[in-house]
Amino acid sequence: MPPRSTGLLGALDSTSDRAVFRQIADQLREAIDKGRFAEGDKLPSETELIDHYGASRMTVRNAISLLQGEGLVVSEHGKGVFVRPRPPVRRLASDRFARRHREQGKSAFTVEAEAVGSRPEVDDLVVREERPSQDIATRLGGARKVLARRRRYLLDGRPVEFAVSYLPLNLARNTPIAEPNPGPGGIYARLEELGHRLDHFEEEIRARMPSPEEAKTLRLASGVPVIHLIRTAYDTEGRPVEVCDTLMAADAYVLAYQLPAT
Amino acid sequence: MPPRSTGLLGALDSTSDRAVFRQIADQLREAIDKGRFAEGDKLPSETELIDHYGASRMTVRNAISLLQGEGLVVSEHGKGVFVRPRPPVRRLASDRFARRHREQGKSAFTVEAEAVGSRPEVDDLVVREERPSQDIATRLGGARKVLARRRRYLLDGRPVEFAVSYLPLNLARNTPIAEPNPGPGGIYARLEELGHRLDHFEEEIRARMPSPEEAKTLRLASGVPVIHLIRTAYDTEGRPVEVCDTLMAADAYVLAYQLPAT
DNA sequence: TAGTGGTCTAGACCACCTA
DNA sequence: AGGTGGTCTAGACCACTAA
Repeated sequence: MPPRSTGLLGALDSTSDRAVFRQIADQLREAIDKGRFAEGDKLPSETELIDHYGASRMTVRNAISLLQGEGLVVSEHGKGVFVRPRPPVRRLASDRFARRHREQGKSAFTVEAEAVGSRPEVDDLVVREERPSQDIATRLGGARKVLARRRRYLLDGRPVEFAVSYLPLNLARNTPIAEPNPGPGGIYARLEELGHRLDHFEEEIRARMPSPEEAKTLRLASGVPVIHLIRTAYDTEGRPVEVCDTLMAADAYVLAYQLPAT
Repeated sequence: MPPRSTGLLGALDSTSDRAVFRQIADQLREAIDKGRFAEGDKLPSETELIDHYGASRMTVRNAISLLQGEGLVVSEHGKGVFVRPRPPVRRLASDRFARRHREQGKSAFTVEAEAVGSRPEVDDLVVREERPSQDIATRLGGARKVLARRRRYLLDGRPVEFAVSYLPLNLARNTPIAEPNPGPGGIYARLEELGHRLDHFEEEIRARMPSPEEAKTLRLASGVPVIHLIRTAYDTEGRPVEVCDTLMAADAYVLAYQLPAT
């Protein structure tokens, strides 16, 4: 008879005081780490694991749930549990806001995606006037009303980033910035045309687990954190002219920065 | 009779097709978000939730496990389930490697911790020669052997960061860099004294869930991701002189960077 | 239709903490 | 000793997917 997929797994150590579901998770994790199950492979079904280990269904499910929390596997109802495929990663370079990149026609996201052969999309574009949260208001130097631009970025149909840009209303109202499509080079190009020459950006980075709502927006598998990035753009007079609040699927990004030694 | 802690919770919607354990989790989450349970507060016990909702124990535990995965609560055996306290956050500023900060006596970590009234500790200091991984070797320009400095940083007894520095062996051997305590200003100060004037650093940032081993080293609650930071230091001749591979408890850090607009 | 994971019940025994 | 969460069993019915 052909080897079943549980042939790749060992036996439990009944003398160990490590919980059975942890031992099962350990064995599956090791098999994944060593490549005996590759990315996208199906793990043995719950029934097979129950037979192999002689454990109850809840114990087996507990083990799998542990691996889900670690981001190692994803389950698909009616199909099985699979080793989580690693999506292509988008690298944000430290010079990504250099002026020369704005002087092309397309947006940075589009250019970059096409360079690596991915299909870029932007949806959920909502532009409207709002009263900012306390935090955003402070970052914008005390703005009372702001223009908020919300959008979601997708690569090959997969959402990877959700971003909201806030600009002081007195600066953005009745300009191309308030249009759904602000034109070539994006809002930073428009800001400069309006006389707000950009000097530098400050970024703050945090990582955490998503709320259920955020997980839904980014279609995140369980066990995938988000990177929360808040960027403030300053003009040459030191005034903040934009705050961008961004939530990124952590498994889709690497952020790169350069730091001076002086 | 006095209000029990479940008095803060509503009833289930039996007409909803949302799973019972999700509804229970939703109610607890909302109560936490709205501050009806504050940081560090104890949630109703499993028994109380079972009585309140008329659900079975597994259903209630399933709900709590959902909240654990979101990083909202932590359970303590024999005590209860608590709203996860937010630890003080360590902010890494964009000028943290400026030369002027090295010219003091103490390490950056120590100075910074004492400034915010925390007690800094460094343990697990292991310094030894190693053969680098392919990735580290590449980053160091093809080094065959390296000096590896491992250490764990703690604030008020809580581990927050685990870091390994790699330096080309031919550069670090028989220097203070190979000592457990490299002296005031740390290894960057020593590198400069040895004639390797530092020019800039490059950092790469990722976020993900920790492996069980990493979670143990950093004593992470479930639902807390890690920030994985890889820094390469370059001297004025453009040569990489150090790679530092760092794992940080994501709930203990905010990283700040400055980006040029030009 | 058969196999998969998703939800739920009703119990049991254990380990840990506080008192 | 009593309350808390941790582990485990043995079932049940359901929803989704594929052949």
